[in-house]
Amino acid sequence: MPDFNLDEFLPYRFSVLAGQTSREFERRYRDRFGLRVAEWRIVAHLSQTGPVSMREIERRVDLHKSRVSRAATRLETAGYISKKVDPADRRMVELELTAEGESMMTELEPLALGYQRELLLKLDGGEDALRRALDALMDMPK
Amino acid sequence: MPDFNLDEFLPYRFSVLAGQTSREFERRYRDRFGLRVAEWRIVAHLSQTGPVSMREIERRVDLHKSRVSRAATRLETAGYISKKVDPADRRMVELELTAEGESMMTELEPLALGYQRELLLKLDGGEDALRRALDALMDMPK
DNA sequence: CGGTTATCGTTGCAATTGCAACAATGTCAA
DNA sequence: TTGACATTGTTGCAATTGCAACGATAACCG
Repeated sequence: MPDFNLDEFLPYRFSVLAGQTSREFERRYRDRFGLRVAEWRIVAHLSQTGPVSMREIERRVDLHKSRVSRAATRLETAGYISKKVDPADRRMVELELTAEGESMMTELEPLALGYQRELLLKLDGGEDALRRALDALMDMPK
Repeated sequence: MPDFNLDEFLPYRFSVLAGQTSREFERRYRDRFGLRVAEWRIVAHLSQTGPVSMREIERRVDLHKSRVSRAATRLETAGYISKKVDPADRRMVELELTAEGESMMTELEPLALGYQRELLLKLDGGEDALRRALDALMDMPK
């Protein structure tokens, strides 16, 4: 039987790496914009897709709906997004970046790109292989 | 400027993947053994290294020390590990698997290996490339 | 239609978490 | 040695979290 080795166990490695990179990146925007991970994911997602329901975000971004709901409320209070009931299906709430939210994202993007660049540097060419591996493993919703 | 794309942003991808895989694996041992992620990591680590201080675990396993402390207390209560003060440095507490803990690990290992095998199957050959990428990115303590 | 069932987002609640303060112990330089 | 400083693990506390229940709405189906 192939022996078990924690240091090679993928769920463990992913957790450690996710913790390390998320904390490090969060450190770079948290104080400046008062965001935490959930909020960051929501605005980042919104800046890509445009207006979208909370349900859609929950599915794509791997956050429990209660967490999305509360993060969205905070973002609305802070003025970065607006919430409005979808007239076509009044159970749904559409989130949309405000102008202020857009402008924050233009400040946030270079931070993200910069950190991504640092990581790719460490990867030193293994980027495509990593992307393929992540694509293969990740349950892509939709 | 290369545009930002959330779906390619590594901290985000790692978080999603870590969440998915950790939850899925946790689902397989949680009910059976009453463990959660922190406890799993501790016993898995102990089964590899033998007796080791909480501090050492905290470093290697990416858990805050308060979380390690409480998880260790639960594991001790459940009878899976023992805690004893290191005589050489009485600030430190050495954790060690009990016989019961060892025997749980022999049940846990096949679960872990099985899940790992499922993941490698999805990877379909990209295993070594992924390992290299993870090695390059991960801050390996010591 | 009418009634049952499903979905979306919110919220109360209990459990979990991280932070910071702490006690106990160890280290080191003067 | 002593006194200042560092390290380890625990714990109180406030904040965050996920769960489950809920109200509102929509979809389905006889």
